[in-house]
Amino acid sequence: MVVEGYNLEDKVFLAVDCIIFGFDNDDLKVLLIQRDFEPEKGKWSLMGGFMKHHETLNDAASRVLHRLTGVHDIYMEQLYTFSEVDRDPLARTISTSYYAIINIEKHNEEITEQNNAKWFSLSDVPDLIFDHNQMLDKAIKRLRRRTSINPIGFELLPEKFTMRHLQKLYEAILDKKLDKRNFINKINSMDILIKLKEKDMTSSTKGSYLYMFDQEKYDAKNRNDFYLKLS
Amino acid sequence: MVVEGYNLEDKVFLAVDCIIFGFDNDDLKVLLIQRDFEPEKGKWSLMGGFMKHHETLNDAASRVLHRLTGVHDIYMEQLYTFSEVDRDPLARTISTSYYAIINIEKHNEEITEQNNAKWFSLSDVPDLIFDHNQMLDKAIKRLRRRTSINPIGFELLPEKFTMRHLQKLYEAILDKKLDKRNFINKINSMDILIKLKEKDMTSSTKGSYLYMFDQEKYDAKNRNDFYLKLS
DNA sequence: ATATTAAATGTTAAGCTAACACTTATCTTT
DNA sequence: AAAGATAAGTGTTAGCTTAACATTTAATAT
Repeated sequence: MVVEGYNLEDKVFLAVDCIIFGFDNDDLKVLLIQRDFEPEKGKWSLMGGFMKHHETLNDAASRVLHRLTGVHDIYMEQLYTFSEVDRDPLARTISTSYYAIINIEKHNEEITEQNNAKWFSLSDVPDLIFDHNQMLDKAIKRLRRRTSINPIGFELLPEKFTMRHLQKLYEAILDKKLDKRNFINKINSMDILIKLKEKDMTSSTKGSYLYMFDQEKYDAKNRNDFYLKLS
Repeated sequence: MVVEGYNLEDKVFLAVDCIIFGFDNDDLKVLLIQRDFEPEKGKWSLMGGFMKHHETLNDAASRVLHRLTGVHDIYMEQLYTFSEVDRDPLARTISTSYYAIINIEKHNEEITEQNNAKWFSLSDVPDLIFDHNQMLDKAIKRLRRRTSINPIGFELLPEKFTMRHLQKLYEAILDKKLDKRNFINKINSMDILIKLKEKDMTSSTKGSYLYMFDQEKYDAKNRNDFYLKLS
């Protein structure tokens, strides 16, 4: 058998594109940039960048995420690699999509403004360049599945949150209403939250208790094939 | 903001590596090749190949699958893209892994022999080159999840099969024993099989009924968020 | 006719899911 | 200070799903 050659003509550019999710206590949002460069200048797109020769794809995605949000150590996950021959009109470019979720309060607004970036509710997302709408669709589906299994949803919330916040978040992710009592029962039965003495007084006169995610308890359970299933 | 350049020094080779699953009525197997070329000559590896400039990754994976098995239209799915900087010692090569499942009876044995290919039970898989063991691990996990949701397992079986075959297959995929009565009840409740008048007489004096997968019924159900859940 | 082998078949307890409504605490208004 | 408004907090139950479990049946071989 003939050895497959490393043919220079088959070399390609490899890029990453990041679907960045945030939550504003009401809606699940995605951070998009308006391009001020060609190709497709003026159109909205995901934030992306080329993988450099000394980087892995994960490195490149982390760099891109940091550049747009100012935040390090963002939760992210590789999604899928898109390779249609004509997806980028300027040069053969293959792109690996990543999705990330961040606490919307933590990102640096100056930086996002400098990048012409804006948060869009999922229902308001415009036509994006290339295959970016497809990437976003895949990301939403993956996020739904992932948050049904792992409590990564907490990454989207501030450190302290109310049950109402948490429920709203899951409703936004799953795009459906949940029953309040069933939701709370389910969450409580998981025993991965710490109930604080403190109350949040902003949403009602009565006030509602604040909770924190208990990483230690979660880790302990997770070791034994624990599943957070919300549906 | 400065336009990101298309820097030639960042171009890379892009490869695909295929995890090919088969089932021999007893064990779940994976098809590996023994390399007769450098690097890592003599070691076992997944079947792979470079993506050519006119191809998509899917095209490349299909081509590689066909070259090794002689079969067209194999069920396959993209898994993950591996990009460690030193994963290939000869040149910077990024590899996207695909897993495929085929009916083991259909593959062309001459072709696999010419390629020094051999079926390995999952428990006997040797050390593979590069990050191929990692790829295989991911593939097994994905296969388990996928077959719990979709009936792709049927791709691994001949057209006509017995309940026993089907159960053995799922036991091999999930790597655990299932209760016969519960399994049959579950499968029957899905109502996606056609029970034939014919019997398979090879495994017992009594003979056991043969079944076929009913694609139409499955498609009809699948439109309404139908899930095949075997656990 | 007896033994052997694998196929075929149903029931039940326990756990989980999903549907459902009233009371409580506090502030605001009259 | 009484009444109203607003969101928080709280349990029960019927229906469904899961998982555990053993005997009978059909055909051939001895």
